[in-house]
Parts: sequence; structure tokens; C-alpha cells
Amino acid sequence: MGWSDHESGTRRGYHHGNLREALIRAALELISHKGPAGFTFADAARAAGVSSAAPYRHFRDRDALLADIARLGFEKFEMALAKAWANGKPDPYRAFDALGRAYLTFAREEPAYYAAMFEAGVPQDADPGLREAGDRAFGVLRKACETLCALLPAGQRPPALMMSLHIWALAHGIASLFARPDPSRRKLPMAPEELLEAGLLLYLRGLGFPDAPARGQK
Amino acid sequence: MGWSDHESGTRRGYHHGNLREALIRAALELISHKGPAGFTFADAARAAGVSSAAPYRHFRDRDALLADIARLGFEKFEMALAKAWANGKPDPYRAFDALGRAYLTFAREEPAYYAAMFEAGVPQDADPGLREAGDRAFGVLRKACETLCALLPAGQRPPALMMSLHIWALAHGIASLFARPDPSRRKLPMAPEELLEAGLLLYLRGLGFPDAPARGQK
DNA sequence: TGTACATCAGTGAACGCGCGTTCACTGATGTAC
DNA sequence: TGTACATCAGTGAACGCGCGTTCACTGATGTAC
Repeated sequence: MGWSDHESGTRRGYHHGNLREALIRAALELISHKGPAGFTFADAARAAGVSSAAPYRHFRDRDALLADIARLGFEKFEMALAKAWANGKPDPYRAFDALGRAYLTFAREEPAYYAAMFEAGVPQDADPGLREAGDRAFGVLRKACETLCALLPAGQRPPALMMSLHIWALAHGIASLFARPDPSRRKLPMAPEELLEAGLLLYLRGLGFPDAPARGQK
Repeated sequence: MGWSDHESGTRRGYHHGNLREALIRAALELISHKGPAGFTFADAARAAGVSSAAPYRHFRDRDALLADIARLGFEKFEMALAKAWANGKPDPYRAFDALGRAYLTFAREEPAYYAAMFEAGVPQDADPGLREAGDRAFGVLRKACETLCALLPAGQRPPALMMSLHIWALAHGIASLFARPDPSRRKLPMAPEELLEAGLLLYLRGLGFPDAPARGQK
């Protein structure tokens, strides 16, 4: 033990220097291996290389740590979705497709964040800013739906809020049933991304959007 | 304690007589209040009014109890879905709508079963028959999709498997995001049932099914 | 119908364990002068 | 530049608690004869 790198999250001397972040990283690691219910405050302290009393300097209790992880997760999620959406570039349909893929990629590559955000049962008001962070992430999806809706002739535009809730539910359903690295997930005869893409395509068609081959002709 | 009713799950004398069922009921009660992670074997024993060693006569451990609950849940779920589908009566569209409603009703009214089935992380092979029970429940959905697909002209029929996976994901997404009695659920500007119904309608339209008003004319 | 006996499904005491939490403490850091 | 001091972020020992699990046991039930 002893002296070691600041960024790795391990000890640096008597003062850790970065314990808050180290605890979060340790908790993420534990959650991704054992589920959100399968980690304890003591576990996180041990993994960070500090005594079991040290975490209390940074978090009121285990729930506060989980809520913080959920909030951070929504912030990262928002960034990932916004990057994929890319303000609707190169065109709204392609950007929308990328958004869907980004959703599943996040769920698969950040299962610990995803679990803290959606499955750990963290109350929405557990952390000031948790709900806001969640709303901002959802906002990216909603903005994308608004942009798409605006492509339809006025009078044929569906409510963007309803549309974004449908998309969110479909993506979340696919992510939690089929795209999680978890022993309880279901097997699938196709990639989750393909399933989502096909679902989005059909849903958009139902809303009156032109089919993909027809888009180029516009 | 002493003598009491057999069916209520409480004691009847030295021998409980119905302990296995009583433990399951106690666990369901605990899960619905504290989540699948929030109950212990000892809790269940206490709630059933027996010593903490008694459950070992009926279940290998906590996980075996949870797996049994998940299996029972899938069996009840299958029955609820099959009843709603009613073999496609009075007509496939109406039956399909009822199926969607039944999905959300189950998730809302049996949150403990639903959590054990989908959120407790119970491995698919934890219990002989767990996967089979899940497959049978899914089978109802798939059968309904096949029936609907058969209404379309040959050559325009989507793969029923893909269709049923989309429906399942959408229903599960709505159920777990919006329809659970849980402090972490999101608020919604409409009833989950309406959201699902609208989503199904749009999805079916995307697949080429005629709109609802047009169906009566067929 | 009665008796002996096997089996079953409970008891309750005990154990080790790890968690959450508190506490007085102490080493390290930053700052006023 | 040095010194005194306040503050911060850790330690480690201790505690009570409840869980999981085992064990010898015992009361109740069912059955053979």
C-alpha cells in the first residue's frame, strides 16, 4: 500500500486526497458485480483502502452515496445522449437512430450507473438535483422528438411529449430485459440495437413519418 | 399466538401446516413494502410466526425462496395475460388491447411478484421450471402477435417474434418507469394504460394494420 | 380400536460474522502574522 | 522564511444489532399391525 498514484483512487498517505471520488468509483465497481443491493458502505471503504469510518466525512450514509451516483449517472447519460443526437446532425433521422443506440450503449457499458438511476429504488428527492439531472437527460430525448415532429406537416404532428415517453419506455424496456450484463437477462435472437432500431422505425412509420428509403427522395 | 385460522398463514399449533405458503406470502408482503433486496429470511420467518430455523425445512436459502416466488409470479402472470387475451375474443384488436392493460395491471397490483420476476436479479436457472414459466408467459404474448399477424395479407406479415419482443419491451418499460407503486417512479401526465394503448396503436399502424376506426368497416 | 413406532416439521439456543455508527484521537494541510 | 494555530480528513477501537446457519431436541401426525 503506502504511496501511490493520485488518480488510481488508492492511498496517498494519511490523507487520501480524493476519497469522495474513490468511494464513488469503488461503489460503481461493486454495483456492477453484485447489483445495487449488493454493496455496503463498509465494502466501499475497504475497496478505497480507508477505514470504515472515513466515508462518513463525505456521505451521510449509503443512500446518500447511491443518490449521488444516480445523479452523476444522469449527467453522464445526458452527455452521451446529447453527443449522439448532435443537434440533429447530419439529419434528424440518422441522429435519432444514433440516439437510440447511445441509450443501449450506455445501459450496457455503464450498468452500475444505469442500475443506480433506474433500479436501485433511489427516491427522486433523495438528492437535490437528482430529479433535475434526470429531467435534463430526458430533455435530450424530448428535444429530439420535437425536432422530428416539426418535420411533419402541421396538423399531423403527434404530441412530442407522448412520443418521447414511448421512445424512452421502449428503449428502457429493451435495455433492462435484453441488454444488461446480468445473469437474469433474456436471450435474444438478434442484437438489442437491431431490435430497438426496428421498433423505432415501425413506431415512426405509425406516426406518419416516411419510410427510410423514401427519405432520401425528399 | 396459539390456535388460529389455517388460511391466514398464522400458527395452528406446533406444526404450522402451511408454512411454505405462509413464507411466500410473508415474503411478498415484505418485498412489496421494502423491495426485493429489503427482505431477509429471518424477516419472513418472523412474519410467518415461526422460529428463524423453520424456513430451512422448506427452502434451501433466501435465493431459493425468491426463485420460487419468481416462478409462481410467471405462472400467475401467464394466467392473467391468457385471461385478458381470451383466445382473441371478441376480436383480436380488442383482445390485444386488453392484453396490454392486463400487463400493466399485473405490474401495479402484484409489484412483489413483478419485482421478483424482473428486478431481483434471480438467475434464469435458479429454479427448475423458472425459465419455462417465463417462456410460457411470454408465449401468450407471442401467440397474440401471431394471431394479429395472420390478419395481414401474406407477404406483408412482420415476424411475430420480433413484434412480440417490441410489445413486451414497451409494456415492461412503461410498467417499470411509470406504473410501479415505488418512490422512484416518474410522474406522468397521463395514465400508464393510455400511454401504452397509444403506443400499441401507433406501433400496429407502423406494421400496416388498419386504424381503429377503419376496423369496423372490414 | 389401541398401541408402537417412524417420520415429519417445528423449537430455541448458540455461534460467528459483518455491518452501521460513534468516539476521542491524530496526522497533514493551509494560513495569519 | 518561520512559527503558531485552526481546520480538515483521516484512524482504530468499540458497541449493539440482526442475519444466516447449525444442532440436538421434541411435539404432532400418520401408519402398520
